[in-house]
Amino acid sequence: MANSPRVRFAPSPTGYLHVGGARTALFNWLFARHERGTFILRVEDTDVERNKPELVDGILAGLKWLGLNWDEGPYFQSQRLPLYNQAAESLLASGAAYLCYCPPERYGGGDANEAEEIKEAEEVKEKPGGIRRVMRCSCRDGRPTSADQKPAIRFRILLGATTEFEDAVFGRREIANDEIEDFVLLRSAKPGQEAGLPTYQLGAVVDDIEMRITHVIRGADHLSNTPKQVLLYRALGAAPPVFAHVPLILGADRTRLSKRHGATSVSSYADEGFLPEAFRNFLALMGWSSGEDIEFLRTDELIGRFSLAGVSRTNAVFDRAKLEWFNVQYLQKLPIEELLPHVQHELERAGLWQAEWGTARHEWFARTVDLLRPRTRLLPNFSTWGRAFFSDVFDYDAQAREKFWKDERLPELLGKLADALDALPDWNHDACDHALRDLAAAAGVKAGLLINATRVAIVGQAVAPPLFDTMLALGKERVVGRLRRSLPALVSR
RNA sequence: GGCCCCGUGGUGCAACGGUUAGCACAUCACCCUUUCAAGGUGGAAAUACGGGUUCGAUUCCCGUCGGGGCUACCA
Repeated sequence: MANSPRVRFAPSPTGYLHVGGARTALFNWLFARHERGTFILRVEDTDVERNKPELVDGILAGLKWLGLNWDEGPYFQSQRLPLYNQAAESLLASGAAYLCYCPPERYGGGDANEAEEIKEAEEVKEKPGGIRRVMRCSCRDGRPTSADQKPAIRFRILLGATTEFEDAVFGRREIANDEIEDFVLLRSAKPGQEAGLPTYQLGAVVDDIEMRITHVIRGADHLSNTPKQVLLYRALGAAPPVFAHVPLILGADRTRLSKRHGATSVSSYADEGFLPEAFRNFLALMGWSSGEDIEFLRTDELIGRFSLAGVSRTNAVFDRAKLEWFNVQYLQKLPIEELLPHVQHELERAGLWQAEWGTARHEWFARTVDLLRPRTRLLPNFSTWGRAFFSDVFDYDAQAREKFWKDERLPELLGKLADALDALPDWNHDACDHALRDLAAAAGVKAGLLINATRVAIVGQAVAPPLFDTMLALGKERVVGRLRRSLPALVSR
């Protein structure tokens, strides 16, 4: 186990779990499961101002719904502060870092745009033909201007050198140190604070070292940060892990996915009634491919095939239509017993669930779900248009009435059909079939007229499984009763 | 603006110097059919552009264009 890979997913509670984060988590999880390694969850909550602790539960719930179980954690960086302080101290001691007394406002006080303006206004370094940037703190190893001023700790970038690292997806990377700013490690302490809080760079690297992370699999938006972290690893006397940056997921307009693009949170897809495994399958294929033509891959198959070598370098556009296709496939192809718990959950949610369907009438329940599922796209379909299969309380769909209850002979015909069905000695598919067709023939109407009208009468919908299968699922009593009950409504139109 | 990354049909991927450029979603047509799906068959649809290198470029190099990322005491 000494060489067993250790990976982590490190969300920060500044928002909900979105599809991009979920995909990153999935890749880490697939990698860990494939390699029989360890998947660690770490919450990066060092930005007290933007943090929303209540979001943590939502993120964990999203991961659980997706089935991405973690082996260690969740760890919270906010509870590991001494670690980062110690690391900062040791970097200070070794000269790899220095105290910076520049007032934070000088850099814009946390706002990128404002910072940009200040950089343009206040010359610190001018690039050839470029704009002015604050690359180094002008007070390197400076002194406080007043007694109570607290310093930030910055990393000292060695100019003139080149930093390189190997990325499992993007290959060899090299960057001139002159392009890297003296980034902050520890923020300056606020009044009343003993020490400052770590920034992302410090927190991530210290924890990745301490947690013995072997592979850092994360979004490509971190590619540009990686040289800083490589430098940090070395300054802390640790060997950098393998980095694997995965391409980003974009909206249909090819810009970064945001609320503007509609549903982007994992929980919204859970709420809509997607199956977690379908979602996993879909997500796995965004930025990764097994190289084969088949796309319907159950989770154990994904685990068996996953490798970093299959990860793409191109950003991908989120395509909801394809997600739905996967969901339909899973609704259709899953062994029925695997689907049942999801349908049960949906019926419970809709207040339609009856305990006996899990016990004495389990077989009926399984058969009925099996009958309905070819026509479902999302779980709620079972309780919306499939409602009449699970409840005697349902409405006649307006469009269905409009379309199939036009003929004025219908009240009489359906009344007769009810009688004929009621008189049937045996209740089976063919008996119902014959009863209906005989009646149609005797009345001189097409069987389709009765079939369509009856469907509306017994399930309230124009869309339903084949009629005689539906009759069997409902049972004689319900079918005859519903037929007779529909007569007034039929007449009234 | 600077630095970096990416660029195969509308979308997700395959082809990692030699294929009639493959698969899937979406789309169109047809088949199946009592509704609606699912399913089946077939069609339309791509190597961003311009230069090289090579016997031969989707593939390698350069430029242009397009998109993305980073450029915070955010992560």
